[in-house]
Amino acid sequence: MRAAPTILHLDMDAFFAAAEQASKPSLRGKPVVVGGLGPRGVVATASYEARRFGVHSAMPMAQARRLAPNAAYLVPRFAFYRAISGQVMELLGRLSPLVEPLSLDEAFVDLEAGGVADDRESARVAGERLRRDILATTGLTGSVGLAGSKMLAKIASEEAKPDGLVLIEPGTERELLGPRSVRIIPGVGPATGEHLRRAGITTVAEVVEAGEDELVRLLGRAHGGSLYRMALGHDDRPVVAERDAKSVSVEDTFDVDLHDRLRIRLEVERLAERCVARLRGSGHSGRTIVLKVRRYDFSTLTRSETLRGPTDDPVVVKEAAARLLDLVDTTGGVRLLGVGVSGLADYTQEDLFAQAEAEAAAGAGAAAGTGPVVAVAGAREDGPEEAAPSDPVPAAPATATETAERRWAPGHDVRHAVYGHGWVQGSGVGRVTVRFEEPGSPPGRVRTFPVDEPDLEPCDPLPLVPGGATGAAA
DNA sequence: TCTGGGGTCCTAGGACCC
DNA sequence: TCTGGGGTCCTAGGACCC
Repeated sequence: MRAAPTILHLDMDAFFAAAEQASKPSLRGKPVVVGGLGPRGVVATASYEARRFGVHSAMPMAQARRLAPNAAYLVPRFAFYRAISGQVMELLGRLSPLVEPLSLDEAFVDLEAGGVADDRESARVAGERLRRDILATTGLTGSVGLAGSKMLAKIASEEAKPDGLVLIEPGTERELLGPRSVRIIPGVGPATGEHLRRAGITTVAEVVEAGEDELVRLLGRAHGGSLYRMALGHDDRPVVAERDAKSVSVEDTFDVDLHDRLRIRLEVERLAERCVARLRGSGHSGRTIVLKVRRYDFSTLTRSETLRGPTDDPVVVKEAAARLLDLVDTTGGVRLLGVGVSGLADYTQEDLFAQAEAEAAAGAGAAAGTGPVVAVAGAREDGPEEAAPSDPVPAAPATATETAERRWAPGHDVRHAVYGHGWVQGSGVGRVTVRFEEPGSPPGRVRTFPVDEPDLEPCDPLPLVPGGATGAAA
């Protein structure tokens, strides 16, 4: 807990939804919901207009549609959000070398370490200037919290939402937190909150009254101790710029439960391949393979196996995942499968890639690694990971029309030779509907085309601000 | 038409070792 | 020949966060 409020927490407002509204003039001021559009989708972000209908993050999409039937429903475009996030993080980097991103839309910044603030006034000036710069650069608003610790800065930015700045003066935290619900303390979720409530503790002040021994008794050594310290406003965690990844995983929820054991095995293999592609992409190998299975009744189990040494060989990971699957009873059906790798070691992949290429070219077919233990298995499946479909492919083969329709994902940008830039509002029964507008234009008109319209093609998002560089995508 | 996907951290028991 | 005790690794599960 430092004496000046020089820890900054930035949280972009309704980030995914706001980015879509900035990109699509006709959606501004309207309820927008971004999330999975399949039968089992959930809400990733709801615009503030949609929140007024009661829609919020993690809500099943079906429920959101009942609450806000007239909202615009869009799939997330992560490449687009990543590009905007990069611009924001770049602005944060100008304030300090100590920037700790928590997600695409959130980060801590140590202003003191950056030399841009050492007291209340200079911190406020830096925070307000940051908000202006973010708006000018990205066209989006973010909320800023300033305090003497990470926890309080995060609570402050939450208070500041939307489009605001809140500074918590060091020394005032006890009176500020005391009357509030324990749930405002990061790390206290539904389960802990309920646990504490049953023990008669609902406010932060009551946490303090209960005392450390009682909290440790209720919640365990680590959790109880840290909650007690947080409630007192004690939080000395530093802002840490680079944190090493500890695991890599991929998972898919299927539109309908899987029953066929062969199909389940096939999906596990595909997940293993995708997982390894990501693992290699991040320059890692790993020792522990984890299989995750969510059954028809939502019960979830994991099975893991630790190898003698790290691997990034898709064959090795696939075989381990298959062995783990053999340990799991899947009768009744499976709604989700996942494959992960933990126990990461960073080794440089160039050598391995080069070696694998050479072996493939020579037809040797054995993909031995340079790691401590990498099994020498059968030929590596060739070809890089195909651009992983976001939804599991249905069992039935797609018709030509379905394939054409898949090109036109709702919300994605397109360009028409005659009508210019627009975005897909919907597609089906052989047609695609496009609204022609772009970030700087007034709300645009809608036109409908056959899905095989020759003058229409997918394209990258345009910058949200004139002269901006948001366009990078895919 | 109930409940995504990608992570982190903690706990607890058993194995194993000294 | 009366059950020590601590440390580390592995596995499984759970809470939490965005």
